[in-house]
Amino acid sequence: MTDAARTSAQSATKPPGLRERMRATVRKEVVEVALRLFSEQGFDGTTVDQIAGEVGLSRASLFRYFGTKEDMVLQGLEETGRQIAEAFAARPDTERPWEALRRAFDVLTQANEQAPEQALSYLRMLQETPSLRARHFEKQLSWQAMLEPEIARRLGVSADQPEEVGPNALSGAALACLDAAATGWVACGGAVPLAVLLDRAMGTLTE
Amino acid sequence: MTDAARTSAQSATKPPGLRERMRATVRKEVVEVALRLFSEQGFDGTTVDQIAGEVGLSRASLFRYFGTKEDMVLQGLEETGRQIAEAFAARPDTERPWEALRRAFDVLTQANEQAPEQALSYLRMLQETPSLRARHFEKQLSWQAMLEPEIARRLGVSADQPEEVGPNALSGAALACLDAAATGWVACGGAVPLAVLLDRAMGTLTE
DNA sequence: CAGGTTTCTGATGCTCAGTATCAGATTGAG
DNA sequence: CTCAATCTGATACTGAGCATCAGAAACCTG
Repeated sequence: MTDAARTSAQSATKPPGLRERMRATVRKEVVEVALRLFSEQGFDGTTVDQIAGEVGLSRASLFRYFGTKEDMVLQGLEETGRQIAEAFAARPDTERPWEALRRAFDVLTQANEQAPEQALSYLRMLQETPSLRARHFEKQLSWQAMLEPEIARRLGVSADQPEEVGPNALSGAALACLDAAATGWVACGGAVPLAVLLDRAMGTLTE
Repeated sequence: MTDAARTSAQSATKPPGLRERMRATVRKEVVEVALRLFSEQGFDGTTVDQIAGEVGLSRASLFRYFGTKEDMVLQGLEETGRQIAEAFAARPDTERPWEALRRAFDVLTQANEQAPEQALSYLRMLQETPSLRARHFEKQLSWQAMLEPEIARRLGVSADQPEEVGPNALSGAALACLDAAATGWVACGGAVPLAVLLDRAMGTLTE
């Protein structure tokens, strides 16, 4: 089993950084296996040993790829956060911050509407598993940190000044709206498009 | 040690519901001990056994009072949430929801400005300890649940309808502002009053 | 391509949070 | 006083996460 996984991973690599390539491949496979097992048995009903065994890795090694069990599912959000921050910074300066944030979130709405079933079950798991929900909020904090510099710039205030709470408040509020939209989207089984719910959520704050 | 704690707790009770009175007393003492130990050694640096030993309880019994280690510090927030929801519902209907929420939060600002040092160190611990921060967000979710019915009423929409994201968005955004204010308050060491920071934070959203 | 260095791996053992079980003690009600 | 319900400590278990170690693989360099 270990050998099988090893060989299949090796066969897929050839030219540039070898070590790094392996790592990326293994990471991806771990995420796949983890997502499958979690959807089959639930997050808490799946042990790290199970994932490690199925991937063909030892438990200890697995923890060298992902610091926590939750990270196996949530680490992708780090990249998503970067994409949102990038899209946000790319919006024209003529837009008000709130509007620009709304548009930046289309990175998410478009991705989710592209594979709704998958996105729905993923979000459902995120909302129904306490430990995942908790870590998810942590990730959102890192999203805030990524958004705040640009918000501060648009607001004309200096970032990293304690009493300037504007950027923090704005990013937090926007993400709260995003969460509200996502929650509603899951609750209605995707019947109403996520983008519409997000419009309503963020619209409520500026009505 | 066990006897000492037991007797001191018993001596303070006499007439009505005895069993329940004991329970409340023990709970309070656990919170006191936990807060002290956490501030001395940090949250992660303190084991549940330590707390149990100091209070004069077995580990198993301690977990019958508090389901998790975090709850020993955070369960008080449940009561705080109720007070905020109550204050919110008591605001006149003439106020816009956002304004009423701001006023309801004065329950917190006043309590915190009354014992700033204590509040500061408590918030600091909450923000610096990952596991506590995570659970803290969970508590905020329960705050949202407490606020949403009244928000829905003021907004004239029916609660518990999936596609009505307004109340969820509004409560989440308000709490995000509260968090932003609290973060800023801690960051500047309480130099700027919490109420002022909260005004700025929530004002940014309606400017 | 042969050397040494760095990095990764599996194995092992540990800490600690949280759960389950059980027998004995305490409380409260009839 | 007695019986039922509750609370307790003791014990043992699961599972996540950390630390350590020796061996193997991949990288650099001459």
